[in-house]
Amino acid sequence: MDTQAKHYDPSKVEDKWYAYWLQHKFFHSEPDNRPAYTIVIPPPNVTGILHMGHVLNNTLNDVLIRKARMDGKNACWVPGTDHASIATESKVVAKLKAEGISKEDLTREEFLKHAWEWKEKHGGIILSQLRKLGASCDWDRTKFTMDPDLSEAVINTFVYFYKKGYIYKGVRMVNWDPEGLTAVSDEEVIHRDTPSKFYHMRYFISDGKGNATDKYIIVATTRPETIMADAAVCINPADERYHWLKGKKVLIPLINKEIPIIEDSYVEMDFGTGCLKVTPAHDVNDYEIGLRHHLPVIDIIDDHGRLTADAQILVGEDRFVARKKIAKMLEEAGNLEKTVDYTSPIGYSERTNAVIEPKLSAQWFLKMDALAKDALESVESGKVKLIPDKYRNTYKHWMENVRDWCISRQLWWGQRIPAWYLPDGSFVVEATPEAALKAAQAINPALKMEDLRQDEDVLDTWFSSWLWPISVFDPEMPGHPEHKPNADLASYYPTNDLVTGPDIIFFWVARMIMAGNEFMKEEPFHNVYFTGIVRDKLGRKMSKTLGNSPDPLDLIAKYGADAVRLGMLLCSSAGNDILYDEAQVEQGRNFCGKIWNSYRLVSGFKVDASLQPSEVNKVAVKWFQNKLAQAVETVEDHYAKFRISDALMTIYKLFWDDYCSWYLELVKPAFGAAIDAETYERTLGFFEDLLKLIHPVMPFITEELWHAIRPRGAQETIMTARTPAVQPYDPACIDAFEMAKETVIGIRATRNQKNLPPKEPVEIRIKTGYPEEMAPVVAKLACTGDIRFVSDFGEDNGVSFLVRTAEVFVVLSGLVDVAQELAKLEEQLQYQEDFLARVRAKLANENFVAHAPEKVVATERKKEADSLAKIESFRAQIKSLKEQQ
RNA sequence: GGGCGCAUAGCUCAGUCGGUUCAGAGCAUCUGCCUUACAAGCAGAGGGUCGGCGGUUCGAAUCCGUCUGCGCCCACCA
Repeated sequence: MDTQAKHYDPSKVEDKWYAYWLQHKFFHSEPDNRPAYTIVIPPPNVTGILHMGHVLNNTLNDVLIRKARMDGKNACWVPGTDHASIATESKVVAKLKAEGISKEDLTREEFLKHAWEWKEKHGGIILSQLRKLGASCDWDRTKFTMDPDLSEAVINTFVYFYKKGYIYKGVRMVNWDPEGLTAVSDEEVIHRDTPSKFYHMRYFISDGKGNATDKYIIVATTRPETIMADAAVCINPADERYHWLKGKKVLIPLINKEIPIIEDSYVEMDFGTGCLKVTPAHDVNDYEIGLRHHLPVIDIIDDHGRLTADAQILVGEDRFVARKKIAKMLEEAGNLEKTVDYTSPIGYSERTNAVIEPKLSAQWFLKMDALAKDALESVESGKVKLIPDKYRNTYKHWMENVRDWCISRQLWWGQRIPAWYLPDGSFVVEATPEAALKAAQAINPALKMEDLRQDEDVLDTWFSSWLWPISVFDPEMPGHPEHKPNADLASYYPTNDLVTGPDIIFFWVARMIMAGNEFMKEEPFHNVYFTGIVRDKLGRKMSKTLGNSPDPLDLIAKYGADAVRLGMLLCSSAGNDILYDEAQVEQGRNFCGKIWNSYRLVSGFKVDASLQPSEVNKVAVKWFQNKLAQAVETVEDHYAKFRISDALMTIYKLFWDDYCSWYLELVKPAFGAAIDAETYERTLGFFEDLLKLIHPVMPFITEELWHAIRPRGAQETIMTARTPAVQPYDPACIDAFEMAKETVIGIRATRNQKNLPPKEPVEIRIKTGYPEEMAPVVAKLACTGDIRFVSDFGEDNGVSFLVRTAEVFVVLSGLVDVAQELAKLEEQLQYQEDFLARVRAKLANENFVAHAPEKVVATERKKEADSLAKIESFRAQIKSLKEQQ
């Protein structure tokens, strides 16, 4: 863009450089002899669109991958999308419904055709959005969890675990989603405290012939619509209140069905009425009790959550409608004692938000014990580091209490379970129909293909995602009998870092570790960096209904991707929620403006090759070189500890404060004057180093200016320029400059207080203990006249201040308000005397001197000495001022 | 119900081994400046009983206990 423009315009820069990077395949990686640095993207839903959470996650990923690339690593960031079975399928169902097509009217093949069309149309939008953000993914490696080869990996994995004896089919209580019409795993159920009612119902005692006596017991439930499925009423055998009930039978209200009284210690005597209605078909615990007492299972709720004919009454009604109606019926029948408001935890489907119905059904499960044990060890041993490590506890707890994974889903969008049923009801598990037929014929040679019926269910999406760090490199998967070595896998596995949200620590992170251990005998990554949830500035979750979630693409259009990236990172520390505020993106934009303008200044310098560097330039260059080295060291340390926002802030301040406010102001030639060639060259070099430090965070503006500041070849990019190396530096030099800064600030503050124009030269006298080589710095930046190092300030009017222990005196031609100066000095003296008293008290404490490390004691003695010097200085000043009065 | 974590300036957060003049940063605020890179800027300034209480220690923002207020995860008391 036009280098004279006062304001940086990202829209003229960002697309241009992204196209350049793509054109030259700078993001592409092939195995070579450099050490690899690998990240696999947490695959977003294929039909998803970019939200602020993606922006945070992918910015962090991109910072890490760009940093690694500039560190000389063979950086490979594999992008891709997830088929998200239930979410995508429900979107497709909704879309078809809007077109008047019902899923039930379609065959599996017809439905999948619609689904794939939808995927082709909407899939991958999010990946193109990531390009706008600057994500340096290796797009040539883009994968989709339902790509044919990745699906094959999933099927092979199923067969592998089945043959290993880890996968079994069983009838179990599962979490049924009546809207998604599928079972979901325990992890996909969200429990929320939900207000409901506790219905206290009268169950009359039967006379033994199915007639009600006038005696009754009270049973409390939150689900009166399930009473028709009751198989018993249960009491605690130790509950003396109900001993008279033993051996009796009661009648279910409304339908007058006789059910037995049973005893089980599961029942809590002090909860509810102490009488529990046992409904084996519709409650997990009741099912267990039913098993123990051989109770019949009466299923009265269908897949859609409606009452079935077995309910006898309210047939076809939705469970919640039925609940209201039955309450009324109970009341009218005289069976309702009372209703009490009650809040209880209710399970909801993560995807559809439907209330989960515990339902007995045949599902496929993966045994987790052995896998979880190894995966726990991976984290406990530190082979996988969780950042922040507070998640270790959460992880451990889950791994130690894990239950078998329900991996079947009653959906069509996904990998179909490779189990084939024989006419006799038995089944074989094989990767292909051909293999299945062969296996079936081994049982019964007469069988033909058309005799086999494949299982209707598909696999849980996470059953494909957990292979992601392996399958993106080698879909054939180690563990497969004919597996051949694969160069990509050998080179890129294990990946290095994983950046993801803590909400999928069990869904995804833990299971990837399991798959890695199982198939690779090695964990899939070394570090897992957990981001927080992006919230609005009021701390609310971002949601469509609240309308508090900005569209990242709008933000990028308004402020530029660099600004958005910096804005996100500014407020992100690992594991903490992000309170997003557009002001942070503005700060990012402002930083772009600062960088841009500093470039305009530097590029506009007139250079005179005949000039020798001035003293001030020499000091400035020497100082900034040290300062830069120190900052590089700090930044590297922050990155190594995944303190990304700290690294960023270090760089931000290095550029804005140290380079712009101090360094450039020092070497900036006077109006119309030129800069010497040597200093100019160093200034450009520093600028380049700074651009390189900033690049991982703000890739676009840094590429633009890196090209602008020096001539570059047609193939060159800052992307592969080397990060400034860690160099030794001289802390004494930095410290001396700090004193100069304090002096300059002191003089400027004095001007402010005394209403002196900023550029009117003032004379400065400084007493001993000062780095005299800094005089030119002070002179230039504080616009002083003569600076003299003296032992006595003499008789001039003026005011003084302390820099450490060195007294700096500003000569003022006008009148000084002696009383005001005295008051100021008295106050400082008082503070210093108090301070000294505290230090001395400490030093007088024998315990302190005896116990504290020598270094700490020495520091206290230094404090004492410094304080004494200051006190002496204040006293002398006060004395001198009093003499003037 | 069980477990984990958090509480520091108006806001968002650092504070690494208990010890450096340690009480910090960024943003916001206030004051003065349209100074020839940048007003999306420059220069300067103010602002905190480190949630409360108790303990350990020569020494506590930091360790322990407890209380209060938040947050997260797990969970089958109907």
